[in-house]
Amino acid sequence: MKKVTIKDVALKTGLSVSSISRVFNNYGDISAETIKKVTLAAKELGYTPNSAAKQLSSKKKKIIALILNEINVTRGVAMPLEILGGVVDNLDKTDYEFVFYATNSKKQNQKSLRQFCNERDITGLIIQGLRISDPYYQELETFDLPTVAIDLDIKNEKVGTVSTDNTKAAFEMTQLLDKAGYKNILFLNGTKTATVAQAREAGYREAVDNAQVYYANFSENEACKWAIEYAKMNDFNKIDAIFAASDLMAIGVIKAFRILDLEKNIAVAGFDDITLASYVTPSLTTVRQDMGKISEYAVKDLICQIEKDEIKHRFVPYQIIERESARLTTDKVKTKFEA
Amino acid sequence: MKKVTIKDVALKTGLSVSSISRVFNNYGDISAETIKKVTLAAKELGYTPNSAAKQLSSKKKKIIALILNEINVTRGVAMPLEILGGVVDNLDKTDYEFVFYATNSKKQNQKSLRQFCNERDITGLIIQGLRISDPYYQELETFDLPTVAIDLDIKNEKVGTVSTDNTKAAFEMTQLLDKAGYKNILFLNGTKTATVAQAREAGYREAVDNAQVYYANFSENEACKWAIEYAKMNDFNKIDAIFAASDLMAIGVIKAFRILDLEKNIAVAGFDDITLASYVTPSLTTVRQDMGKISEYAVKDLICQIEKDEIKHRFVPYQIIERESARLTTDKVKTKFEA
DNA sequence: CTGAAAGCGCTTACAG
DNA sequence: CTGAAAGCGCTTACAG
Repeated sequence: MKKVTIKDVALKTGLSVSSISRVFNNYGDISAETIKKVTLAAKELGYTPNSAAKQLSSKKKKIIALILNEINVTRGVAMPLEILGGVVDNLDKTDYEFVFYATNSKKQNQKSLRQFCNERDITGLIIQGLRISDPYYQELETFDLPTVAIDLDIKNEKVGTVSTDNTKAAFEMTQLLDKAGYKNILFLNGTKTATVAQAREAGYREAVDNAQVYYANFSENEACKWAIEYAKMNDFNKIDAIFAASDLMAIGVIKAFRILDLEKNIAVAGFDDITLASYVTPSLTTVRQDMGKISEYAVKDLICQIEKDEIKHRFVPYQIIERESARLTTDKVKTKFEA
Repeated sequence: MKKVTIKDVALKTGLSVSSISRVFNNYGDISAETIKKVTLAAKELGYTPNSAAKQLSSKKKKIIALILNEINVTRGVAMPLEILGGVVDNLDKTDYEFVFYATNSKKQNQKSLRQFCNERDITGLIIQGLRISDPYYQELETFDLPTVAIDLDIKNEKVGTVSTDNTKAAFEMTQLLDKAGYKNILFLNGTKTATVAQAREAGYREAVDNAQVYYANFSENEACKWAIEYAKMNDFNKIDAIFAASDLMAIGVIKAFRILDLEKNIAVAGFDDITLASYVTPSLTTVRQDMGKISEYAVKDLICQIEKDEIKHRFVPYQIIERESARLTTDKVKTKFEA
């Protein structure tokens, strides 16, 4: 099958290339008859405008890139997929083209954000999964293309942000645990270089007097090991609850507690509400992030930024979900809390 | 920041545009000195070749598209993400460009595969998630661009395929259940329109004398409902084991069994080994698909098809994993469902 | 080893 | 309402 171009349609209809282009771009100033003729001919020939040519010749490009960092690190965490699906769905409703780009620290060192955008004629971008230590994170601080960063706290007025209010959510969860009677709450954080980790820790610290914070790299395995090590050096009986900065780490802690036979004594809460959270035993009390809304606003805010130059910093509602691993009310009556 | 083009590099170096192009494409026939000059100037200017222009002007294009169908239907199933990550990683090692495209039945009706490939100058494509009822499935039967289909059985000599040997795996699992003493095995399938469902059912049927097959649309919920309904009309005591065509359905059945208080009586096996499989209680006996290898071969075979015109139909090794939900040997003393 | 020029498939002022 | 022509940023024969 040979490639069919705008010329073929022009030839077939006896019109000029310009006219064909005009009907395909809905330029208004065309007779109904030519529209019909062109549409028909294009259909018969199976013509589709070539996007590379379009990009190259057009002044006003409309291409939005979604950049996801470290997409395949953790089995069981489908968050990148939810964002991908959400962004695609929301972009489908607009006339922007979609470009996906998966990166990692190695690729970041080889090609800068600016280079990528230049190479692909990117109009604006949505970016997620960056850690503070990533080259792209630094680059974003002086970046000047419309950008919305998910779960990131960029000190650049030109970069919009969308995320859960991690600090508030963590604060609230800590308070609820406290109110439920868990007085001595330990916080198991991920890494110091993740924006969300810092925000969650801040919320926890606000809510307690004597903060106890440890790190387990957002890893189930490391969380499990941490708990076992901790048990050797300290008395877990002094701890009433462990609030982990991610569900995966919460699951790791529960696994350790099963080994240590501490399961019934200490409450555990997580963060994210990944799919696993509701399937494990005990099911996880956690903070649910609304990835659907996050993707939706990422797209909306980015387009708003591109078209109206308005930059937004948005928090998307979260939900605190009480399950078996930690009680959130004194009176054992299960209630859902919304924010 | 203004866009820097090949012209700027030419100007800065005093060379012609052609020469710049040559060093960027490693054309050999260039003096070491110009290479150095160009490389330096490009770096200083922050030049990156524009890929749209490159595509448009170049004869030999190298763009591989990954098309994923219905990416965001089932929460908890990260398979599309694993494929995406795998394909990206493997493509990164080559000099092919990567294009991602998420589709669904609605979009398939709006834009044909051929149109998409024409629009984007696609050299070859990897496609996954299609059901037999999908427009693209039909289109693939007469498609003539290099293509590798994952988990699909296309009756087109020009389309390569990569998948688990679903029939053999299902056959083997059924046999292992039988050998372990589960004589009366029921098969709970997904949909009749999924290639993998047909293959798995075939394997099951080969292994049993009196096939009993039901469908639950690959849905956890429907599987749960099915089991409850089945219990009303039939005697579950006659069934020794249920082999579900997906882990999610297996989990649904187990949920129903918990409600029906049948948990200890009937073994359950799944297929896929999704993350949940090892976390639920009882953990799931299942067939593990090697998505890493599947993605790897999809890329390899596609490139082989593009460059050497060799079409492959490949089965990737699977692994049968025994966990708590079903015993797979008679001798091993292991009670069902022990923690 | 290097340059001038045509061309890839479109869009978009500019005329008419 | 329509066409001729320049141009987007590259690549690639063709000369030299």
